[in-house]
Amino acid sequence: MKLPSAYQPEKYEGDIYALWENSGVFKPSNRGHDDYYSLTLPPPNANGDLHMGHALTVAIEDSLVRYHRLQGKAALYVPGADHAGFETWVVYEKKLAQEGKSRFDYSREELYRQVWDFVQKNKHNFEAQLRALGASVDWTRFTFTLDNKVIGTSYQTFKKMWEDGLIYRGSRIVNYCTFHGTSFSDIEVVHEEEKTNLWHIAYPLADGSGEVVIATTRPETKVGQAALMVNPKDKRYKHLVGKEVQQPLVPDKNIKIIADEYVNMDFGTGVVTVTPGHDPNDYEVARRNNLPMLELITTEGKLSNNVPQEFRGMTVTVARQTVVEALKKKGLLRKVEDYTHSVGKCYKCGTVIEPLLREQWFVKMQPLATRAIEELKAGKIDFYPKNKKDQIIRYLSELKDWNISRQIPWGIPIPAFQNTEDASDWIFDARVHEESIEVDGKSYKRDPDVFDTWFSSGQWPYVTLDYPSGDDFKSHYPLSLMETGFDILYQWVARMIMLGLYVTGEVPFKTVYLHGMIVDKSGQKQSKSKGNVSSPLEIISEYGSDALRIGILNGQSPGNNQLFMPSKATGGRNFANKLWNIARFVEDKVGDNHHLKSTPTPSSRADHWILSRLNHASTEISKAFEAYRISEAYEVIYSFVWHDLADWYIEASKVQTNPSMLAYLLDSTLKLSHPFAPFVTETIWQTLAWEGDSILADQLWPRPVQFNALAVAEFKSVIGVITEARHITKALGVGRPKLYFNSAPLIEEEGILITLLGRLGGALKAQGSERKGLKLTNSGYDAWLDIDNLAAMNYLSSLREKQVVRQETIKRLQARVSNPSYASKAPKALVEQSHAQIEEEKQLLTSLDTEIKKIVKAIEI
RNA sequence: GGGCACGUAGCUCAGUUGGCUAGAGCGCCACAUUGACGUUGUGGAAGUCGGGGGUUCGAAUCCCUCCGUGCCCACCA
Repeated sequence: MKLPSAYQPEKYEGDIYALWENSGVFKPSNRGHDDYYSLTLPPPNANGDLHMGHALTVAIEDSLVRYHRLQGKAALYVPGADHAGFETWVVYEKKLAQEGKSRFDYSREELYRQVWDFVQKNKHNFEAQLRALGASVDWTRFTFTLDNKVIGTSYQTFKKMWEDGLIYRGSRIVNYCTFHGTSFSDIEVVHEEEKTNLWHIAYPLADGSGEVVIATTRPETKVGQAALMVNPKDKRYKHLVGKEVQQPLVPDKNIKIIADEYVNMDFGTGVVTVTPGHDPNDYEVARRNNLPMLELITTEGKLSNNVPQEFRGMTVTVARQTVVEALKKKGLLRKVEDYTHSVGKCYKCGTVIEPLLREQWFVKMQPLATRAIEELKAGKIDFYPKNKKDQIIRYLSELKDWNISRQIPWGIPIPAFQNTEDASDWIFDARVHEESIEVDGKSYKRDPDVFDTWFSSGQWPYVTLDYPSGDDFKSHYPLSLMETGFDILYQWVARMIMLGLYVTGEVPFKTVYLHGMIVDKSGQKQSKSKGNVSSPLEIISEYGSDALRIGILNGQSPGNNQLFMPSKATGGRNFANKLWNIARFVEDKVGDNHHLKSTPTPSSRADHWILSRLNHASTEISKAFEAYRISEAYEVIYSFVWHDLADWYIEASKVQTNPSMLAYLLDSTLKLSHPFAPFVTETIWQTLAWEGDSILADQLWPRPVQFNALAVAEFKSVIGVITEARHITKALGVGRPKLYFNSAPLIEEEGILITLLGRLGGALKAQGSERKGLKLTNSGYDAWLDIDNLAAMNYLSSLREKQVVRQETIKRLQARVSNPSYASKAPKALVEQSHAQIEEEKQLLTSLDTEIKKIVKAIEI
């Protein structure tokens, strides 16, 4: 089969992926290895397109899974898609708005169905993109986060938690986005520094004996306070505790001054208002002191009916100005200071988060977190980079209870029903498709909320493996690896660990690998709004899928952000092309020997040498993969393919061809390269006559082969001679000098090779004893290049530079060796090595000195 | 306020428990080349390893400190 001179990825990639998928090679099967290797793709948003972050994820994960598959392990890579509750809902609600509709125009069921259809329509995009990236996932195991098995397991877990007393329903201050109309967990709130004011407001004492001044950033909430409070230790206010003050803007409603440790005496005036309905700390204070919980701000972000008539219905921003004005008018505004503090905002729309008192479902985190910390400290999970383990432990040890209720229609309905007669009576029931149910003659109404997405995706590792009785769960759990971005370490990884331990009793995965973010030239994260995104598909269509994967893996290290620009893919494209042309050369040489068995049958020195390089590459790649140093693994294969195989062995093959060796080397090289460049390697494999109908993706990693160490050493010498000859001819700018030698059988035997690769006029045995030209001073042979004295003179300076370097090296080494502390403290082997090196350097220096003298003498004549 | 990471050639990055003259790719310069590949080959130039101090026979690597960059957590009204 004749191959075109350049690899054209677009011509083959589609067919190659179809071949893999149809042949079932991505299904796990043990081939000569008892172990398994398993991981799940972090499910991308079913509704969206894949971005460079996904390409990075796939490049890392797929290279690993392909490597382990080639090891013969039962490799399982589970694909999936995320319904991405809130994320998708935001997109859909925008779409509704564009159509002039809103969520209030439809029932919850209707909305759910609409979004479902919407997602189903878009889902094919990312599936096609995942194939384009070459992800070796088993599509028959595809899991969607709204599949019945996911919902079922989520419900079981919720029920178990309910029964174990880990779930409670309570009124708590939650983070509420008034734009999106839902609450968030703490982690979904972003904090931003904002410049505002600190308003000092006077509260007149009820008995007319003076006033108390408080400082606040939120004057709009000063229209309905529960109390004022001071620190019990604060001498300034001790006499006021228990007294009452008038609320400045609320007529006839006096409030008490209480004492609570929570107050910081050094901040502001040392007096604070208590606003239990809108501040988590105040809420706790109010509970301790039996104060009323007043709702001042509604879920729409407007002042409620619990405030004086004139402020009702105002937005927070308007109310703030109005209240300040009113206070000013009343002469109660004492001072306005500039103040900068951070404000919680919705991570999606930037609306300021209102802390509101809401009834929600909470998970008690402390027992779950404690267990997770224990297992982490016991070293049950390896982290790359390893400092992320400490980070996650720190997070877990400060974790607060988790609000899992979301007030949106898109997600897994919470399987809880409330007694219509008794608001405190909640029951678990999975009949969520019913709006109300009857149990024991009592009527119950369904909770309209859905789970936080992370509640279900936190169970991903075992849900996808069909916990508890599925075969995959028995054979592939815990997962070998969880690979994802470090930005969801807390949201996702931490929750998977806690839930995995809680539900299955085991850690859900043995290793966590966290990649950084793809950033642009200025270090900015790629995002649509910044317009700095590269699309994986565009890169693939221009350079090829392998090129994208290599471009993104090269220079990748866990935990660090990385820059990507399209030009990075050129390196990968060139590598693929190099493999392609190596294959063309090999197939040309092997020619019609279709019966050829590709076994290593080394005969020449080059044959033995390349086998030693191949063994070395294979071992080093394995080591790097086992240590999750993927970029390093790529560097090893790159340098083997390019510099050992192509630059030396293939060149040497032009002098002496060994077809069975070439076939064997091509086979092995394709296997070693496959994890990085799956498409081009498989494309080539499919053209190999001697491999029949087999598929590269499920071959086995090459085994170490025998070679002759002496032959290897000799070939290294040949390389040395060739390299030195190149240096000299290059430095002198001379054409193709002849190489003469005396009693150097190696040079004699490899004369043709040396002549060709060293670009020489020939390698000839010297006649008689006369030597002329330049001696090879590096190689240690009695051999010299036939170069006339005039040209040699030009070379003198470069030789003298070498002389100086060599002298300095010797001096430095001698200084080291003669240092008594070095001799006594450094490892013996190292000291011996230094001595040996001095000897070696001295010999080479002598040879160099002689050569210089000779040239000088020749010139003088 | 607390924590983490990073700073190595013009650019992107390696550099494992301290150990030989600090590496790679890209870019740059020069040269070569008629059959695997110009997506090529050969050779070369290029680094105060962010600054300073310390430990050590020996530091890019360990410690201290300062500077710069990025991120995370918490948030006192």
